[in-house]
Amino acid sequence: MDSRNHLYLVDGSAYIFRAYHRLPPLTNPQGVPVGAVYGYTTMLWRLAEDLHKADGPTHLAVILDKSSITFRNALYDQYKANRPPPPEDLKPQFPLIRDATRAFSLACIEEEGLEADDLIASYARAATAQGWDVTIVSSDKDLMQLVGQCAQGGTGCVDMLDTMKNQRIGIPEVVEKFGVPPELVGDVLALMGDAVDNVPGIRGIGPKTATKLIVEHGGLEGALAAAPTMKAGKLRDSLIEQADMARLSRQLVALKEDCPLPVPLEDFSLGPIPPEPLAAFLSTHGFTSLLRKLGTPAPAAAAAPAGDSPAAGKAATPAPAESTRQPLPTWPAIDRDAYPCVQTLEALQEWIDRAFAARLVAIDTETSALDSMRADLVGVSLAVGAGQACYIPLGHRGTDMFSEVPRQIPREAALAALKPLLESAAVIKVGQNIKYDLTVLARHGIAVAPIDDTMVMSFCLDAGRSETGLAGHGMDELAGRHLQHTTMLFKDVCGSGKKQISFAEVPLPDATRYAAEDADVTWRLHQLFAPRLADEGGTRIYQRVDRPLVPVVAQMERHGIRVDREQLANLSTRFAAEITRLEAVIHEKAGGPFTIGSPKQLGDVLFDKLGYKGGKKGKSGQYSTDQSVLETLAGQGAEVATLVLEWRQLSKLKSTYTDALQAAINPDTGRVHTSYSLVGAQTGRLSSNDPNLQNIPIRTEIGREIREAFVAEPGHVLLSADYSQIELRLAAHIADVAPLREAFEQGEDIHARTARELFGEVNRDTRGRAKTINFAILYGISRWGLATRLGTTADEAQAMIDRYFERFPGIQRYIHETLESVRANGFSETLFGRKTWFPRINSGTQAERQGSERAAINAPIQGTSADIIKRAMARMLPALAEAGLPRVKMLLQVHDELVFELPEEDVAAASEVIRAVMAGAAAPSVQLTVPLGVEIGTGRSWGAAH
DNA sequence: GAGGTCACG
DNA sequence: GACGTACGTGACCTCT
Repeated sequence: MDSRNHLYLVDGSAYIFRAYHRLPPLTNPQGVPVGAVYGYTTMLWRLAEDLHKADGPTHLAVILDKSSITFRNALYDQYKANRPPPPEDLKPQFPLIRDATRAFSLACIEEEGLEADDLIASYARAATAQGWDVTIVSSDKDLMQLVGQCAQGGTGCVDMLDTMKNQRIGIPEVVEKFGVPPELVGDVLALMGDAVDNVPGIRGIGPKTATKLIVEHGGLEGALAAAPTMKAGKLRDSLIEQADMARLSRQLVALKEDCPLPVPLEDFSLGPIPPEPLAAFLSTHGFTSLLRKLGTPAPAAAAAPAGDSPAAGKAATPAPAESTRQPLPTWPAIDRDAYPCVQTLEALQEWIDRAFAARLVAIDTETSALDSMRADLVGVSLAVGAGQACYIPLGHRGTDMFSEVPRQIPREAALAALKPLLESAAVIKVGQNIKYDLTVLARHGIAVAPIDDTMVMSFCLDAGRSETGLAGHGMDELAGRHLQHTTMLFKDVCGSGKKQISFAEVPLPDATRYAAEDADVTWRLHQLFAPRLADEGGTRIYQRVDRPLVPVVAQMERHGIRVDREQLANLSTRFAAEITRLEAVIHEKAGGPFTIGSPKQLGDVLFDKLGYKGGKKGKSGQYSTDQSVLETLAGQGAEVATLVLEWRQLSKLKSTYTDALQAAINPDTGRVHTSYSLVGAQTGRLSSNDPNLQNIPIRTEIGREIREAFVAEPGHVLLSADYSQIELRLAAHIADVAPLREAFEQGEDIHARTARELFGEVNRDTRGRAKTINFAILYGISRWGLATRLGTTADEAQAMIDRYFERFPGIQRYIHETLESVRANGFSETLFGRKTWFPRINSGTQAERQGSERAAINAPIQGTSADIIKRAMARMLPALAEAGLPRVKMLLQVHDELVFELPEEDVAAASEVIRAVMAGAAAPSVQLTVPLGVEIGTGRSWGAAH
């Protein structure tokens, strides 16, 4: 049995800098960046795996830098003075390195006033003196001085291990790098200096010359002494003039080998690594692959319905969200009356300190209105644990005109105190729809980061799962579903309708109960959702796509877009006159006045009073009068139908656009600020509201004029960049349809290509029909639906579908496999792992079931497209900044289009960046087999940019 | 609040 | 033979 001890000394600080730059910016389920920590953890794992091997470690310690000020600064005040501060998203990872080390039950050594290098040198010397072998896990060139070194009287040997290159560094490798043996490395370093550590060396001498001099003269002192005899020149002069700098440098690079050892060597002895603390750590940070390796039974990837083949006719409802995990943690029940109202700066500071200590705080802002761009801040609530919540009133008025303003911390003072917490990279701020709070606080100069959002987390876990509402991710609903708690409703404190009061008028005790409860609930929901995301495969989409998008979308909303009020007002006037004229004519033709806007009255007039044929009554017993019905009537010569269609178009444009948009202009900014919902569409798309800027007219000439009113600031232009045919491209990729893929690669007209495949010839008619069929495929096809659209019979439509499947066989396979998978698992998935649930996919009601099937076929395609543009949006601002284009503002997203506002002179450069980011947005996560085409246009108005 | 209609991708 | 007439949204209007 080999009894020789082998000590591994891990240079932890140096490692994480390297890991940070080499690994992608991962974040853990709490949103803390952990890319470097992950790299560090896998390295420790690999070292631990060598434990049982003959030449593996018997002892191991991780050595960290503690402070930046060391004895070397006393020698040379410029030492390491040039070093830039670590990146913001690396800072919060430093303390986690200790957590990781402790999780492996390994020793972690750091000492004030010493660099890790000195501790490593001292431990190495002490170990070799006792005959131990030492491996230094690092690739730091300063440490190469120690290689091979045996302490006097000792017999142990030192080598190094570069875990990233998986390379052992012994004496030969050092000689190869420096041209000298390890004991002369210090001399070479002293001559050449080190830009990173700001070791001066001798100006003009680099590694080559330094090595040459040291080899020729046997060492630094030899080289300096020989300088006067060298041939005259710059090198000779430098050596003579800067000899003192070289000697100083020699001292700086020398490693201190006699530091007192804070922990005796024997304490580094390795035993089996206890799995529990390690498992807890891996789970906290979502390192699921390592967790699996640990042998912990991995939780089910997703909650599948019990049994594979549900009884026919009986709805197989996938297990509800709350039953997929362990029972609720043992939290105290929510007690509204226990929350403190914070009214002094001292009390506030205590809460801020607690939040810093907890490193995660739930936050909620209370305001005077729903529009985050107009609302005034009324108060802030915080939660640092279950039941550990408070409310900080900031803008409350008296409850009526006779009462006093309640005691509050002055708003600016409170915000100044909160700002460091809200902006600290080391503390996660959790909110329920935190985009709202981000905007409100940004208007007070606070840039809240990093963040987590329980609403978005819920969406990534349970989109489509709610049987009831469409949204299903509101706080009140989540509290009921996951915490079995009925929250206090807004209308409970503010009332509703005419009697509704502003939150600023709510008495403090009520406001505290309501607001602090929201923060408490948010904190608890976060605790439930974070591990679920890791367990159920939601981490990827949440961390990589949706969470990074939150601040980006918040900023787009804050930018808003300029609209020309006068232009809209002119359109409104024009439309009004035309509507009035049409109204008179329609009433005349109808033989009397009626409300044209009432479908009921219109139906009665058309089909009963005027006696037109073809009226169909729906289940409400009312005639349908929609566009297609009116068009049919118009085709049969009913002039009144044509007039009503015109009237409808103008009414729509006026009320929904030209009137409403004028009212939507924010008086402070003079711009229109939409609000995007991050959980609005089950497929993962954004939706836009108040006002909806995703449905501004474009398809008709008259509607298009409204787009002209969206304009750029003087000296600027609007730039519109849209993905061309992205959903068809994705269908071609996902279903692996070779002819379609090929057509996209060749840049062909895709509908024309489809026409050629289906009909053998391409003309206006066949291309149009092919286009209809292509869309039908994306939407989940039915022969009746297609027949209606094509104006043909169901049989002919079916023949066309058969032909399509025959020419593009991948499509049929995609549909089949998608449906099988959704029936079995309850959800569909995008290429980036976004799930959409279909609780009615196995419904006994045919209409319900077929509806779910069509949606399920469409969801992976529409959803993947949404993922891609979201990734492009998250990358866009950094990419523009890096390209020196900080003035380019991203304003709007319309599903496959992004709208920017930028100075005219930036157009050419910005176009290239925008195109590159959008076209490359799937990579590297997904390698598409079709190119993503991006079309760009610019102009003074949105209309002109198309 | 529901239903009908229509604006967009 | 009935089912119901393509996927995903949000806003406005009328009527109950």
